Amino acid sequence: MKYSKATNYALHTMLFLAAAAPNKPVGVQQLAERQAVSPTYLSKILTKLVKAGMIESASGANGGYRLRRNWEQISFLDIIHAIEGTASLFDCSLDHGPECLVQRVVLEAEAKMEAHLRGQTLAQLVSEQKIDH
Amino acid sequence: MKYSKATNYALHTMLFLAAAAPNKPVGVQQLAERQAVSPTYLSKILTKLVKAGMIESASGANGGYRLRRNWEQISFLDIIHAIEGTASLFDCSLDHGPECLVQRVVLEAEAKMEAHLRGQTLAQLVSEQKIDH
DNA sequence: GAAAAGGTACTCGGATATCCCGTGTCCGAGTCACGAGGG
DNA sequence: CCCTCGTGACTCGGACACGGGATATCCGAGTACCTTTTC
Repeated sequence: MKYSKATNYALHTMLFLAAAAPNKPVGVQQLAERQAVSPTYLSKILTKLVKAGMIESASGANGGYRLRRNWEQISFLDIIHAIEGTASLFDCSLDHGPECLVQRVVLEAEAKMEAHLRGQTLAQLVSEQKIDH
Repeated sequence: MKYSKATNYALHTMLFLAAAAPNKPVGVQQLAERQAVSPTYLSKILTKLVKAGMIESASGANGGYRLRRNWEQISFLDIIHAIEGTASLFDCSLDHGPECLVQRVVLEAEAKMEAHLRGQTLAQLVSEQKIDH
């Protein structure tokens, strides 16, 4: 029961992009160095974020990754779901009646966690980060 | 990001033991049949619960597994921790200042989930289950 | 005193958990090489 | 033409999900042996 490292990279990258200059694209090279990971691997992760519509990529010279218009409303949960998928973290798969008590309780707990993650938007966090810094 | 099947088995077993007659030990054979898993494998999982002090085992004829005295206060979180370990589901492991914002947010979310799981005791759930049934 | 009843202690077999080990599968993490696209 | 992203194929290791067999442990039934009772 752990979030994957890919999720970690994605979250940090998004936060970095949000804190950086908003319109200049940032190359994967630079992003990868910052997190000590290979550029190829990171680009694979970022492609998922592109497909999820959170960032956009530009090829060619001076290309890179850049946030899209409405980036401020993106939440942690959105990013996590883009990487990990939206499958819930428990499915009973035993056939003992349609209402599995175990399932219900765990899913309630999960919902509480997701609610918190949904409440944390990039915009909020960037301002907090600036204060810290 | 998923709970292991072992956790599933453990939760169901605990709930079953709590619903059954409290003092008669139940053999691993019977418990395993109910969940369609091999007795050998299940016993491995139950051993963890024994070591965590939640149930006790009895060898010999009419032996089996049985809840301990204060079973009513055992929570879902206790059971999950006994099987999955207590490691938190995120550790940033990047060295960018002592206070990682990502880490903080995810851990807050995790705490909310754990709070909910800690609030669900076996005693509560057994009574709910009886009503359902 | 002998037979029946009772009781203790010991053995023994089977039911049970526990330990050690092995196997197959799947997934995360990462690399490499090559293709595509744009300035 | 060069720089950048995109992606598919590949490797590699470790965790997960099981299962099997041998071993230790313990209970309960049987049994033999002794003691007590009763006539």
